[in-house]
Amino acid sequence: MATQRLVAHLDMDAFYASVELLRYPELRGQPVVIGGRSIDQPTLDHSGKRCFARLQQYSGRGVITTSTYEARALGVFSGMGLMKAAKLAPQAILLPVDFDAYRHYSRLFKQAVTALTPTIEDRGIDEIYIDLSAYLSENIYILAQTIKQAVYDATGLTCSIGIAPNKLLAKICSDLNKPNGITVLRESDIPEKIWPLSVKKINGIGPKTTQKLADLGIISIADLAKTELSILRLHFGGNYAMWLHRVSHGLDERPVTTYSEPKSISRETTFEQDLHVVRHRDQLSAIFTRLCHSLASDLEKKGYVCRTISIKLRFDDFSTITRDITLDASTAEATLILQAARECLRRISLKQKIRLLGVKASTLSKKNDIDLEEPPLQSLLPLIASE
DNA sequence: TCTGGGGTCCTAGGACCC
DNA sequence: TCTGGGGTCCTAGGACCC
Repeated sequence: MATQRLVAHLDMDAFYASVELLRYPELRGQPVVIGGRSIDQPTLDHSGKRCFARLQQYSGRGVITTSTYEARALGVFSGMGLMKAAKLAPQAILLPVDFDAYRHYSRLFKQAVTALTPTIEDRGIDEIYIDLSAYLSENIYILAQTIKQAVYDATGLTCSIGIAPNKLLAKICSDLNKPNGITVLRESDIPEKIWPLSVKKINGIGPKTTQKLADLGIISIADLAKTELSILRLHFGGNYAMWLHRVSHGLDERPVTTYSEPKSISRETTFEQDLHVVRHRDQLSAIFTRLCHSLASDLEKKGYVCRTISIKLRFDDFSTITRDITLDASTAEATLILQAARECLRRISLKQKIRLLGVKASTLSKKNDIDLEEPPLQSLLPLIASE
């Protein structure tokens, strides 16, 4: 019998947009959309009043990163192209993304939570899991209130918290009472609270699987829970079928993990216009070189070296291909990364216009660990001599 | 006028070794 | 000379998440 656990999922409410509202309080209550590149910062008019760009003025290939709840009410959501969003909400305010500001507030809220409950798992800039198993005997609502208050005191921002026996359920719960809500779920609540929900509420069931399940007549989590494992096995891989079966019953053993090493570091860019391999050769070459240098400097800053270099190309029809090469020795040198990336590029036949170019480093190790593993030859000499 | 940029994990085939 | 199965690494692609 596994020991009982208690896990919280804390999700900041419309995080990027809320940080912008701290800066521009006059926008509170208005539809605001964050996203795009090369969006102008607000300007001041002659009376000192701030002037904001409107969505209808935008042209380009950006997508919405976050929107305020007022903007969502107009039908514009994260991931939507800004041009499409402009049709739905032309008067919505458009602000550029400011990752430095969001990272700053991210650190603040995580520090505030860690000070109260130290076992947290970082799930990106605006979410964390918290292991609350040590607080099983306490009043969970009051604990959740205390955490929310600490986050607010540190940042001026609200969040939503879901608390459940595992990460899967906690994640679903944090979404049930948004914004600024608390949802506590016990195992016995699963049939009533979880089963009526759509399968796509499960973290790990995306658009493809949702459609595939719908084709089988499986819409709700209850439908999924009622489906025989043998039926799922006919349509999905064995591991995925088993996972679907387990999550539909609210089962999830994953621990709250306080630290994990990065697996890859990458840089990519989508061009303003699709580029032609021959006609825009110089431009493409300059971008390729710049990406490799950025990647090398990211590796350097974070103290990693890599052994595998990958490139990614997306063509004008949105088809995407990757090529990678694994080197004999790890590196973080821009020239070696560029050389490897060029070797990958040679394996691609370039017939279509290119939309996106990316470079990725994987098979990472800490720079210091490599130094220990591969001592310079001189330090090996005494060992060899002594044998 | 569709569709960003940064990640993780899984699958699957072939090479290669034992 | 032929025939295995298992394990690991490399490469490519895809689903999914924030």
